[in-house]
Amino acid sequence: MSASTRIRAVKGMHDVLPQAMARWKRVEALFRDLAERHGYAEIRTPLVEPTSLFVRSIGESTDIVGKEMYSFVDKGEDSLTLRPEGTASAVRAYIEHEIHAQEAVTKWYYIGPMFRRERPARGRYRQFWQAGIECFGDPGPYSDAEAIALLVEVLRAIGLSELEVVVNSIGSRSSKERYRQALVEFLKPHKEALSLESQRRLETNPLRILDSKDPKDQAICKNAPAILDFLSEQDRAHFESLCELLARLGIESRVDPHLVRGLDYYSRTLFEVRGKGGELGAQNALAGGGRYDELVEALGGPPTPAIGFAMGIERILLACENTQEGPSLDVWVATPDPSLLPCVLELLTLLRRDGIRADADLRGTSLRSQLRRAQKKGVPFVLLLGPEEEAKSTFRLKDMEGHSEEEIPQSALFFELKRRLPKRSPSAL
RNA sequence: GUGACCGUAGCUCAGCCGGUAGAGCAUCGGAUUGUGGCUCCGAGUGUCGCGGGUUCGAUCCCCGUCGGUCACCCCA
Repeated sequence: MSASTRIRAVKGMHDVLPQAMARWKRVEALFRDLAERHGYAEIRTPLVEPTSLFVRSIGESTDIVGKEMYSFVDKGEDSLTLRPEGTASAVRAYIEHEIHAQEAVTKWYYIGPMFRRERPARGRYRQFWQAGIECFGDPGPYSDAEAIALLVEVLRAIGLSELEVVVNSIGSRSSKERYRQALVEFLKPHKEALSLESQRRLETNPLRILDSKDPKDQAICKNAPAILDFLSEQDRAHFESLCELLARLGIESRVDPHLVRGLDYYSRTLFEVRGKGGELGAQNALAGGGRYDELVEALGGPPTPAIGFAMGIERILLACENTQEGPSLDVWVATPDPSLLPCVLELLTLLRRDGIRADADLRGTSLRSQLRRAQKKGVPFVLLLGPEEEAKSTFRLKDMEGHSEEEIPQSALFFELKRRLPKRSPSAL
């Protein structure tokens, strides 16, 4: 088939091939394990939600809602959208199932794909995976610190070193509103000097001007009023104790008053983790999150404080050095005589039934080729079954690393194998 | 979405001033009729991303398009 007619993956979407899955599973398993150790339980929500859910939560004026959503009309009825992030769905589920009536504090985690129609680049895909947590019902600041601590624990366990943890507070709604007005007042006289994009944002989303990368904008913003000066007494106390808690937990962090995240629902605590290592390009935000104390109520639930974060799995994999993977098989079975393939297949079945990861080349190829395959797959042991062994009811057990082999009676097979194979447990990844 | 660069075998890439393609790695087979890592021998695949234009002739030049990458934007 010619390349032009061949069907390919959609732009910005990619396959994770089996050879990469070991690394993915390791990250997922570490996240799961640590989240559960912190009292979080997994939730799975649909990939498709009513469009209005995202418009009402993420915000009409945000880039995500304004230009990045995969939305479609379902058979002439409702407008549906492929989820661009996880929090909105979790909040919807929290409200829909009246979880607040069942427990005071709810801690959920999720892993799954998200969809945003952006221009693809390294570390930025149109379908990408996020692992995240949401904690409902605890106003903080201890739960803020706990969430950030979990995030840092996960990244550390994955093996990421050079991390930068950035925190900020944008206050609760009234503080945020007072600051927004002050910022607009300050920026208005400079309007002509701002970048075009920021001039537009002055109307739609002035806080976003703060983290503009345009040098002109940055120069102006340097003298802008700081949001931390506009926090209410309670907001400031909340943020200060969060900073103290982080220090106490040994989490190095930097306060960046210009950290403003692109979703409208945030209030008070905001944080982001950036990476430096590996093959990470310009997309160095590995994880981000914050508090969204007003969102549950805004979507029709009872007033419920909440905090959460999400981390991008592809970016984390880019950021960490390639780790060495262990073999994916324990034993390879080989035979010089294709007429013994029925015995080989039977042996495989027994081995597998006993929990041993075993495979063989069942095509009847040369012994040499069978051993080459075993070698290439990094299998530590080969069981050789030929006419001679068959006649004596033995196997040749070949140690591929030690270059040694010995003859063992068939009756001692499992004992000998178990003795040699390293202990494996599902979580020991 | 804007600007720029790139696109040759499964992978990494070479290919001069336009004359329709090569290397290394990988794969498979053999040297060793029942033994893997080294060595040696052999085998194969490309509509040179796709479409159009210029030309006697295009992998090479031009236009478009698709994909990737970088910066902006934004974010995980």
